[in-house]
Amino acid sequence: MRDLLKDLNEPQKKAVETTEGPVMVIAGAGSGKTNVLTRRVAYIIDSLAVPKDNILAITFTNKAANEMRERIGHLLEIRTHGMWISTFHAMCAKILREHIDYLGYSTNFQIIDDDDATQMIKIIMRDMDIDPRLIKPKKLKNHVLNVKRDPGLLEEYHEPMVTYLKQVYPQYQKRLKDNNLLDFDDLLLLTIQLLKEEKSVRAFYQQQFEYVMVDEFQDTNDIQYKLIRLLTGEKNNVFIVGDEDQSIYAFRGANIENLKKFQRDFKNVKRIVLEQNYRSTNTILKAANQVIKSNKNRIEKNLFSTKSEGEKIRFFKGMTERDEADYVVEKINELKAKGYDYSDFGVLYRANSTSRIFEETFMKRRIPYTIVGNTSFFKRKEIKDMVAYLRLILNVNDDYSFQRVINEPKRGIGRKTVETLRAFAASQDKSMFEAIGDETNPLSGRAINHLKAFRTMIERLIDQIWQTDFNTFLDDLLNATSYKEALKKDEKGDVRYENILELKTMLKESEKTYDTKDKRTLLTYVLEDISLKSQENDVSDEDSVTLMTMHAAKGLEFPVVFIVALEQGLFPLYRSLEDPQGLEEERRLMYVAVTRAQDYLFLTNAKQRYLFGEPTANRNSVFIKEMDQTLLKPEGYAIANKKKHKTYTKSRQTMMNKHRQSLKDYSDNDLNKGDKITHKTFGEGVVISVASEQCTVAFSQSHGIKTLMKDHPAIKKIDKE
DNA sequence: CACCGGTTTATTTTT
DNA sequence: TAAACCGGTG
Repeated sequence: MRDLLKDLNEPQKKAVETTEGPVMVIAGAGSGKTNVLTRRVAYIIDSLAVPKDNILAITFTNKAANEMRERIGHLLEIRTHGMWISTFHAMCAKILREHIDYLGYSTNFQIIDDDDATQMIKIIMRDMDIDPRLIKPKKLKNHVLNVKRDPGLLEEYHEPMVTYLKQVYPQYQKRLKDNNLLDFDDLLLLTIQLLKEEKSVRAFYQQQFEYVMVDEFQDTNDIQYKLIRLLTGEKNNVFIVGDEDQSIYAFRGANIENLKKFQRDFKNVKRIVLEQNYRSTNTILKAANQVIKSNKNRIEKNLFSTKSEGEKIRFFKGMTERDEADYVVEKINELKAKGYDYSDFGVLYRANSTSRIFEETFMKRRIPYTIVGNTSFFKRKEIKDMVAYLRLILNVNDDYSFQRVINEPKRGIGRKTVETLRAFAASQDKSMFEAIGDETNPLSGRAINHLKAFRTMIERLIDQIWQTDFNTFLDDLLNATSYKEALKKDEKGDVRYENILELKTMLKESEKTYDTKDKRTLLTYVLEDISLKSQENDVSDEDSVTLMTMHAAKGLEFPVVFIVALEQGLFPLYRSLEDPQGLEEERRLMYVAVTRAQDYLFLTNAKQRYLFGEPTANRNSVFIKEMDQTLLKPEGYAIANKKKHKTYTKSRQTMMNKHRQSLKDYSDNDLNKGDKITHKTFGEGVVISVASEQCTVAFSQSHGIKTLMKDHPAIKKIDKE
C-alpha cells in the first residue's frame, strides 16, 4: 500500500481519511485543497479497494479535471482515462449521450455555447418583430437563461420584459429542441429531469457513484446543487470543498448559500477546516485578510502562513497605462535576472480588454507571453464555421447550423432568400435543408438554383465523410465549399487558415484518444469537446508570462503576481457598485487575485488611461485602501505628496499638458443639488440629490431617474454661464 | 445581392 | 478604439 497521507497536515489527513457520510471541507486559499482532493480519490481506490469508476469527482473547469486525472494516474500508476472526473456539464453530457432518448431528444444532440444562444435569440427577435434597440439580444438572452434556470423568476419581471420573455423563451426552447440542440443549462436541467423521471436510470447512477466529490462548491448554482442531491444515493458519501470567500460566479447563478444549505440538507455533516496556507508570504496573506474583512456576513477564518514575512507589496502608479505596462516589464526583467522564469509571472486583470496594452508592450519589449482565454480558439469565426458545416453534415435538419453556413462563404444566397426559405420550411413542418427539395416552394429561378447547388454539395460531402480520415475530409470540405478560396481574399485569411490547421490537428489527436471504431460517434465526441472545452486554456509549454482575468486565475498560483488597472470603476467596476452584493463579490475577486501570489505581489494602476477611446482619470481602487498601508511600498505616482518625482513628471510633461484639459473635465465632479449635467449615454439631466460618492439624476423622458457614481467619466457638469 | 462608407456602440466575469 | 451595424448605391 502506498502512503497517500504523506506530508499532509492533520486536518488534511482527516479530510482524506473521512470517506464515509457527508463531509464538508472549508478550505482557505492556498491550503492545499487540490492536493487533498486528489489524494482522497487515490486513497479511496487504493485503501478501500473501490473500483475507480465508482467515484464521481466534479471540478470547476475541464482543465482542473484533466490535471486531477493526471495526478491520480501518477499517484497510483493506473489508467484514469474513463474515470468520472469532469465538470458538471461534461458529466451531464456523458449521461445524456446514453439516455436522452427517454426525453424525446436524439442521442446525437449538439451543444451550443452562449454566443450561439445569443444568435438564436437575435433570430427569434427578428422573426417576432421585436426591435433590438428596445432590448439588446444579449441582455434578453441573459434573462431568458435566468428564467430557464428558475421559472419562478418570471413573476418578478415587469413590463415590457415579461412580454418579451413570454414571447421569446418558449420559441427559444422550441427551436433548440427542433434542431436537436442543447445549451449549457439544458445539459444540467435535462439530466435532472431524466434522473427524476426515470427511476431505473437514477438507481443505476446512484449505485455507480459510491463516492461523490465536488470541488469549488461555493460556485455551484441551485441546479447543480439539485443534481448532487439526486446523484447521492443512500450511501450518502458526499464530500464537498469550498471557501465562501472565493465565490466569484454569482453572475452565473452561483449561490454561496449552498454551503449552508448543504449542512442543513445532509444529516450529520462532518466539518473540516483547512487554515494553513502554504502558498503566500505573511505579508501577502495579511493584505488579503484585511481586504476580505470588509465583507459582512462571512465566517471569520484564521488563515496563517508558515512562510516568512517576505517582501513588501509594491504599489506602483504610472502616469498612463503605458507607464504601467512598462513598469511591469521592468520588474519582470529585474526578477528574471534574479532567477525567476517567465512562467513564474502572472498578470491579472478584471476585464479582458485590459490585456491589450500589456500584449503590445510585451511584444515590443520581447517578453514571451501567453494570453489565457481571451478570444478562445473555438469562438473564432472560422472554427465555428467548420463546426457548423460538420454539424450540418451530421444532421441536415440542423437549421441553426444551416443558416450559419448557407452563405458562408458568399454564394449568392442573401437574407431575403434565406428568410423565404425559412418561412416556407416552417409552414411545411420541414427543415430548411429538406425544403429546398420541395418543388412547391415559392423560390424563383436564381435563388433556387443556388440553393440546389448548395444542397448537392452538402449531399456529396455526406457521401464522402466516412470514406476517409477526418483530415482529408476537412480538405475536401474546404475545397468543395470554396471556403479555402474565400480565405485567400480575406486579409486575415492566413491566420484563419492556421487555426483551421489546428482544428485538423485536434481531430487527428482525437482519432487516437477515443477508442471507438464508429467514426460518427467519434465526430460527435469531438464536436462536444469543442463546445464544452471552449474555455480550455491551452497552457503552452514555452516559458512565458501568463496574462489572464482574475476569474481565470482561480485555483492557480504564481511566484510573482501583478494585479493591474486597480482603479475605481475598472476594479471594482462601476456597475458592480450598484448594490452591496456586487461590491462584495468584487472584493472576493480581489481576495482571490491577491492570494494567487507566492513571493511577490505588485499592485499597479495609472493616473490616466484611455477608456472608450477617451483619456480618463480614475481614483485608486478601494481595495488598495482597504489594506494596511504599512504593508505597501508605494512607487511612481503612488508616492504621496511627491509631485516632483523626476523621471516621471519630466518625461511626461508634454503628455500631461496635452491631457490637462480632459483630466480637468473628468475628475472629481463637484456636484450640488440642482446642477445640470450631461451623461454620455443618457444625455442632459438635473441632479436631484447628492450622497458621498453617488448622485441621483433626473434625465429626460426615456431614461428617467438614475443613481450614478459622482465622478463617473461619463458625467460632465454643465457650467452655468 | 454585395459592397462601401459612415455611424453607433460597447468593454464584466464563463461552464 | 475597434467592431458591429445600418443604409444607400451599383
